[in-house]
Parts: sequence; C-alpha cells; structure tokens
Amino acid sequence: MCPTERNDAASDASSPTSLLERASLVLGCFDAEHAEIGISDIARRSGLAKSTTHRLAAELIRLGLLEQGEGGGVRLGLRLFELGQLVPRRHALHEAARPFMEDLREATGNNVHLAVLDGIEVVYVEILWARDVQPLPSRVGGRLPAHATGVGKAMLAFSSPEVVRARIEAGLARRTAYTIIMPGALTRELAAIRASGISYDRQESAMGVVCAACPVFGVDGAVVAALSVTGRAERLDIERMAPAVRTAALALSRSLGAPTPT
Amino acid sequence: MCPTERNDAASDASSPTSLLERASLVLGCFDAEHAEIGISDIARRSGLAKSTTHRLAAELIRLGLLEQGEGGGVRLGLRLFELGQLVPRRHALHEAARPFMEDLREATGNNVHLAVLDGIEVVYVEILWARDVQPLPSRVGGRLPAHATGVGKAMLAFSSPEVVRARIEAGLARRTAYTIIMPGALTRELAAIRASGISYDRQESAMGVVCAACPVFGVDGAVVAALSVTGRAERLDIERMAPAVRTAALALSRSLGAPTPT
DNA sequence: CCCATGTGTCCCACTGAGCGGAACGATGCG
DNA sequence: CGCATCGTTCCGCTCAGTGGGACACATGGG
Repeated sequence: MCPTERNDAASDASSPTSLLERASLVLGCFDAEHAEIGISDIARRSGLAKSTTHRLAAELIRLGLLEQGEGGGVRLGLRLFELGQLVPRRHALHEAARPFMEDLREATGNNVHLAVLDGIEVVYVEILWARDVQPLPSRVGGRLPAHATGVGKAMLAFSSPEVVRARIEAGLARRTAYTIIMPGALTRELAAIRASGISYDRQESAMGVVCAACPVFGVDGAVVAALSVTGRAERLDIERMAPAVRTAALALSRSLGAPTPT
Repeated sequence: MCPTERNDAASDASSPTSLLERASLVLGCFDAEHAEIGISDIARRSGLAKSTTHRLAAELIRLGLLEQGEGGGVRLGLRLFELGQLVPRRHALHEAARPFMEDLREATGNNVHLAVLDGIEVVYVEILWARDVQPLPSRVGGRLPAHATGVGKAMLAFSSPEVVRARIEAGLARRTAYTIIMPGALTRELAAIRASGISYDRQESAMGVVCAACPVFGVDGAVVAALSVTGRAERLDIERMAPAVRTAALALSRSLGAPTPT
C-alpha cells in the first residue's frame, strides 16, 4: 500500500543518472516484509519506467543478484548472500567476536548484539538470542539511525566530531517518546558516555526495549564496533549489566590489537 | 600472482556488454583470500580498462556496495551484507532449519551443513561446527559444484533431469581422486541415492573429508535444500550417521509443509 | 458477456552516459 | 637516479540503455 511514497523518500526528487544507481534502487526495494515483488511494483517503488525495470531485472537475474520467485515476482538472489558473507567488515569481526559474545550471553542470560557504524547509521552484524527467545525488533543486517540506539551512541561517542555533526545535520529522527532529538542533549549524552565508557538505551530505539552497550576498538585505537546486552524493559536491569558488557568489550578490543586505554 | 588468468576463466573471451555485467565482474573479484584489492588489480582480474574500473569502483562506493579499505584498496561494502541477509532462499530456510540442525549436532557431535542448489552448484547457507572445531574447507556462503559434494548429489538426485543434464554438460570437474567425473557413474549414483534417500561423500569434494547428506523438500514436494553431517574421514563413520541425518531432514521437510513421502 | 484494470513482455528510434586511450603526479624499489 | 606501478583525471566518440507505447493475458465487477 501507498506504493509511490518509497521513491519520493529514496531518490529525493532527481531521477537517477547512472545505471548502477538504478540497479541499486531496484535492489533497495526489497526488505524483510517485501521478500518477493512484481516488476510493476518495483517500477512504482523505484520510480523507474516499467520497461526499464523489466530489462534491469532480467539482467540482474542473469547475474544471479535477483532470481525468479514462485509467485511470478522476483526476489533477491543467492549471489547477494554469497557476496554478503565475504564483506570484510562483517567477516573479521564475526570471527573475533563470537566467543566473547557467547561468554556475554552465558554470563547475563540476555540477548547480545554486535553492530558496526556505517556512516551515520548502525548495522547489526551478529545477534545471539537469549534462551527464552523474546522477540526483539532487531535483525542481523538491520540498519538503524545511530543516535537512537545504545550501540550507535557508544560508537558516536568515540567517533570524530565530523561524524557526530553529520548525524546531527541529517536530523535526529524520533523513534519513540524517549529518543534523543535535541542536538545539545545528544552532545551531552555522548560526553557522558565518553567519560563512563558505557552507553545506555532506555527505550530510545523501540518502546519496551533497553540495552547497555560499549564501544569496541581496533588496532589503531579507533572504534570499530559496539557490543550490547539487550532485553525488555521490565525484566532487564541495564545498570547491572554494564560491568559484564564493558569487560567483554575490553577483552574483544584487546584481542583485536587495540592499544590499552589510559 | 598470475593476475591475468582469472579474467580468462571468468569472462570467457568476449568483453562484457552491459554495465551491470562489468560491475558484477568487479564484485566477483573478491573472495575469502582477497578481501581488499587495489584498482589496478581489479582491472587486471576483471579484464576491464583501468579508467573504467576506477569510475565503476567510485560509483559502487557511492552506493555502499564497495568501501574504501585501509591499505588504499577497496573492499566489499556493508550494504552487500545487508542485502545478503534479506535473501529469502537463505532467510526462510535459516529460521526453519536452525533447531533441527542443532538437534543433529547434539545427536552426532559432528559438523552440520545446510546447503541449497543454485543452478548446478551448491551454496552453503548455514554451518554448525562441532565442539572440537576441526577446520573444514567449507564456508557459509561458499559455492561448490553439485556433483562433487554430498549435499549436491542429494539435491541433484531429486531434481529434474534438465538440471542433471546441465550439470553434466558443464563438465564434471575433478576436485579429488575420488570425485565422480564420468556421466554414467553420476547417473548411477543419483539413482542409488533416489532409492536409498541418503547421499554419501567419500572424500569426493576434499581429501580427508566425508559426509552423509539427505535432501529437504518444500511445500510442493520439490527439493529445496540438503542437510549433512560432515567430518574427517578417519573419525567419522558416515553409515552410522545416516539415520540421524535422514530423521532430521524428514522432520525439517515436514515442518516446511512437504507432502509425506510414499 | 464485455470492458476496465491489472500484470509481464516486447519493440525501436533517439541520445547522452559510459568507454578507454592517454597523460598526470605520487610513491617505492633497485 | 630511472623505471615501474600505483591511483586519478580528462575528453571525444559511439553504442548501450532509455522509455513511450503496444501487446497478450489474467482477473473481476457490472
């Protein structure tokens, strides 16, 4: 429903100039809720001409980036999954972080998240679910604005001022009643995180969801990721989780070759 | 080393006509061993002109499909990981198969693989490693010729004759001394698998690696995946594993809504 | 029953996006 | 120092890609 508004938000107003941009627009039409889409639907969402979409889709299918679905529509192809598994930012972290994440789940009994910063947004790279799987909105490969998540704030706090400025200038979109939307409030929050080394999310990204997060540093001392323990507000005491998260994040940072913090 | 031969194998001899094909060639230059590559290197591998490669890479970076590496080169971007997580063929299976795969690892104590058939090759969708992680060559997102793997033969055996013919016509490449390379031998092997419901890999894909695999069926009764228990030849008695693999595959098929086999 | 509206597919004249040879400055190795 | 190779930039030519329009087919309401 409301099939035309996606394009307005995605491609601003200018028609895409390059073919690759058009193809990228087509790929961007898919999400977790829309796994298989028809040609006309894609054309509508992406704002491309139907004939263009058709030809583009046919080519993408030939390359394995899309594939013919069962309901006559098309869906993302296995080749994308293959390529996705090779992404270094994800791969290297995945390997290194896995044991520490398992420790953290064992110690806290809660959901453990690993995320990286991509520009001004966070991308979840790995999630370990707690034993009693309580459905959380987060998803591996999912993308959220950095200012509205625990892991995002943890990484922003230790990023360059340019990144923080870019985040603010792009707008601090509200996600819940608790989301930090004032630039001044965000700056103060980041200073507090920098001082304490721990970042809390008190229902700022989704109602009823809280987390405690810590930054993870790489060889050059720059922040490369963030770890968090996440759960439902009524069950999880995030202050009590802080030491465990911090310990795991420090251990992971050390194993990545980060210089020992002063 | 030998930087020019990749292109000869990948793009046959004809220069790629479409821009998307060129971009796909660039993305295809990356693998597990080559996570970050320079522009000139990509140009050499893909057979494209250096200026073309440069412009292409810049655009792919703009779209998030590539990103600037640390050593001056470029690497696959996070957006590819994102898209890869949305691939339905992987996603739906992943969710459904996980508990059965864990059962199987628990029951056998060995490595459990889940793979799907993509054309005439298999792609590993999920791998659960045994407690004592003995390094196997398989990798999530990895791709192998179907005729040379246990999971591949399991799926070929229950695929349409056209798929089998396509596999044979594309050539039964040898991977080890035990790989089935004669079309007649493959046809006979597939008939045996069809009869018994179980497929064995006796060091046919890699020396020292054996597995027992079973097909997994979907709603329409067509094969959608394969499960296997894999291990090192000197430690794993694959005949003893067969009942467990078969049980898990049947249970998974049933949970996917497959019609009960006659 | 037909018409209206949806789908996926195909055609083709026009044009501007992309190609790649060439040249550039920076770096590094012998 | 010269030579090689790196990433980057420029620019004229040309053919790949565009998109409006037409088509066959399925659906479903009057």
